[in-house]
Amino acid sequence: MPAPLLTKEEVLDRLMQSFREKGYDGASLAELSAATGLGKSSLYHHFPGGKVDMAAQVLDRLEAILEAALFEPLRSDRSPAAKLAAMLDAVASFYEDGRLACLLERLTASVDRKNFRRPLARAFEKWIGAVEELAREAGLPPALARARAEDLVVRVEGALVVAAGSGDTKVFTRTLAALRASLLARP
Amino acid sequence: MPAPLLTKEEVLDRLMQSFREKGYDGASLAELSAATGLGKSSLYHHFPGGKVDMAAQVLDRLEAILEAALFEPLRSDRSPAAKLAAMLDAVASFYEDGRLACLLERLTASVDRKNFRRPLARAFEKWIGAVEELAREAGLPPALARARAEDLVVRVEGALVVAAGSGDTKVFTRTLAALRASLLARP
DNA sequence: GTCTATAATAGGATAGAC
DNA sequence: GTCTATCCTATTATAGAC
Repeated sequence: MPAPLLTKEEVLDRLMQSFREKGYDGASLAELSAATGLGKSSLYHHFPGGKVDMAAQVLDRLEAILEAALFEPLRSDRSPAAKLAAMLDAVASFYEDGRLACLLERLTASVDRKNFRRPLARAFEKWIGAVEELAREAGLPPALARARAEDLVVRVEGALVVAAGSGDTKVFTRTLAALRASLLARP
Repeated sequence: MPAPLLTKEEVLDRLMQSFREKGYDGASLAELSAATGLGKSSLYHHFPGGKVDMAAQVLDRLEAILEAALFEPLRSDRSPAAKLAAMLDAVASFYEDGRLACLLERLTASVDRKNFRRPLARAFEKWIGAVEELAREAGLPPALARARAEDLVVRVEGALVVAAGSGDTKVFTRTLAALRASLLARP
């Protein structure tokens, strides 16, 4: 096979999908093998550290995706309101309107969580920091910008939990709509 | 051995603690056995359906705890603001100021989640409904009362996720403080 | 790089004595 | 009701051929 069927990034995307659907603890090697089309031994070839290694590399990949889908739009020269709308559209798409769980949450809740501590903390901080920057740009006082940004991430994560637990994804949609209207509002 | 053994409720409380700390998937029978001091066979005597049965009964127990700790204070004759404060104090205590995860979230994310679908949906609805009732009592229009109640639960769940993921429980404390100040505010 | 085969262990669950 | 012992399967991980 001169050309592999899947690129490394495609493999990582499928692993991410599996972790988000089944959870880190719930995604067995058999599941991950089926999801990628790679045998277990092939997985160990790419990820010598096993499941922890897979999740760690998937987490790296997520940072790149966040960078492109969420933060990059924030660096355009459009208005803060337009940038917020673009970011929330990207969020809605990434979480499939509340149907798909958050990888950060899945790894945070896993039995191997200690292995992901620092990258997880960094990912949350990057996300909050990017929104904070946007809120400052919109003219909010620094302390308020930080509080609003933190609140946005809190509400997105919470909406995913409540949507999954209640079986009603509209909670997620309503939460994003509320954030769209309130994040940059003057005090 | 005939020393005072644990009551059924004490057993359920220890199982709940384990599920909240390790997650449903992460809590093995060995772990649950150690946490309760009961051998595996004893656990199966009390919970013939195994782990799913344990979680289901723990969920029933949680409903009773929520009833006593959260909803009962809402039925007193104090002011809405005082009742809100009492409920949020109970929430802070139950989640140990953000250090302990939510059982509902742990079960929602589990591989056996389909077994808990209805009780989970009912628990979320009970919680949201109780807060909604409080908000109505405080004079908020029905639609706003519902939205604020849903938002409270969303933010509590989200704050637990972000606190655990970022390693900073102050996110949880700040979120509760914000809810205390804003839930019943007039539009 | 991928496969088949297999090891080694942990997990959930049960039998039967007391 | 609880224990010891055991069973069966799934799971993680590795060896070695191609």
